[in-house]
Amino acid sequence: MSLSYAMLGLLTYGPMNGYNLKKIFDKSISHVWAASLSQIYRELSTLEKKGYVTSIIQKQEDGPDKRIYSITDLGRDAFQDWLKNFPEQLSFYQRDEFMLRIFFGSRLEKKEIIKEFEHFISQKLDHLKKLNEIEKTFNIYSSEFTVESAEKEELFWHFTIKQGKMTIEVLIKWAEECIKQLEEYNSSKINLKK
Amino acid sequence: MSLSYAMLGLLTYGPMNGYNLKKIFDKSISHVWAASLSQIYRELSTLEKKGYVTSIIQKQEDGPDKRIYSITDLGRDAFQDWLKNFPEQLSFYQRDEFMLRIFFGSRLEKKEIIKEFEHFISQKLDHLKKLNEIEKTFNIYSSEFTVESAEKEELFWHFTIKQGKMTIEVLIKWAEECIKQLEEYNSSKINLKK
DNA sequence: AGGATCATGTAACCGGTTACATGATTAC
DNA sequence: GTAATCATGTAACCGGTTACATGATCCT
Repeated sequence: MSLSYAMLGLLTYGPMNGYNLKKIFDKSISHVWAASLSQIYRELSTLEKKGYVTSIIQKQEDGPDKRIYSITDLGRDAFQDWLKNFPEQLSFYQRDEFMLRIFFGSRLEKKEIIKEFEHFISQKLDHLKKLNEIEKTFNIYSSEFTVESAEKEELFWHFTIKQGKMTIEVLIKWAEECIKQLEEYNSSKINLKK
Repeated sequence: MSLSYAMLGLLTYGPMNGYNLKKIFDKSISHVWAASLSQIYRELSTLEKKGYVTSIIQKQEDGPDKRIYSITDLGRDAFQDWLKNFPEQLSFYQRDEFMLRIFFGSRLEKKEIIKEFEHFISQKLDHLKKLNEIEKTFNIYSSEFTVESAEKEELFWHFTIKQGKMTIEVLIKWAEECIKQLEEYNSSKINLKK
C-alpha cells in the first residue's frame, strides 16, 4: 500500500531512523500522505521482513541508540515499480465529516449552520498557513539531502503544495457562497425554521 | 462515528431495509460519505444493539423477506446531538495516492508524468459526470420522501454537490497548469532526464 | 441460458488511531 | 523543576475492504 512507498521514497534520499523519518514526513509529505510514529515503526519492521530495508544500531554517547534504516536494491525496485505503474483507478476516499453535516444542514437553525460554515473557513485558513510553512522548508530540505537535481525535485513538491492551496481556496470560496445563499434564502422567505 | 449518523440521518426520512439503504446512500450521500453493503448490515445490527433502531421482518410473496429498520426516539436524539455539536477539529484525511505519486514525480520521465496528469484529469471528468447524475435524482427523492420542507432540504444537498464540482474543477485546472509548467520547464532546459 | 437485481448476512484481513511503557538529555 | 525533544516500540481497538455463501425473481 501507499504508506510503504511513501517511506521507501523518502529513504531513497538517505538512511534514516524511524523518529527522523517521522519528522521528514511531517515537514514534506504529510499534506499528501500522513503517518504516525507507531505506524512508521510497524511499517519499518514489515519492510525489513520483506527485504526492502536493512537496519543497523548506531550507538550514541548522548541520548538513546538509533536504529538506522537503509533502503535495499530490492526496495528501490519495488518503489520504482509502484511509481511506474499508474493504477487504473485512483483510490479516492469520499468521506468528509463536514460535508455530511451540511447534507443534513436543514435540521439545524440558520444561525447555527452559518456558524458551522465560518468554523470551516477558519479551519481551512489554519490549514493554508501550515501549507505555507511546509513550503518554506522545501529549499532547506533539498539542500540538506544534496539531491542531484534539486530544482526538478522542488518543482514537483511545489505542485503538491499548489494543489493543496488551490483546493483550500476554492473551498473557502464555496463556503462563502453558501453563507450568502443562506442569507438570501432567508430574506425571501418569511419563515425558514419549521 | 460518522457512518452511523449518516445512516440514522437517512432513516429519519422513513423505515428502510439494508439493501434499500445502500441504494439511497449511493444516490444521495455517497459523494460525501461512502458505504458498502456489508458495512451497512454490520452497522445496522450494532445500531439495533444500542437501541437506535428497531427492525421487523416483512414477508414477501415475490422475492426474499425484508428486514425493515426504523429509527427510534433514542436514535433521533443521538443524531440530533451529533448534528448540534460541531467538532473542535474536523477530521480530515490527507491521504491521496495521486499526490504521493506527484511528490516523487521527478523520478519518472516527463512523458510519463504528463500521461499521469492526463489520466488524473479524465478520472476527475468521470467523477464530475457522476455528480451530475446524483444531482438529477435529488428532486425525485425529495418528492418520494415527501419531506416537509423539500425546498430547504434540496438547498443543502446542492451545497454538497456544488462543493464536489468546484473542487473537481479546480483540480483539473491545477493539473492543466502543471502540464503547462512541465512543458515550459523542458523547453528552457537542454536536458531534463538525469 | 445467463446476467442483473433483490435480499441478507459472515469472516478474514488490513491499515490507521489511541493508549501504554520507558528513559535519557536539553532548554527555559 | 518541568516541559520539550530524542528515541523505540507493543497492544488493543476500530472501521473500511474483500471474499464468501445462498437463493429467488426478472429481463434479454
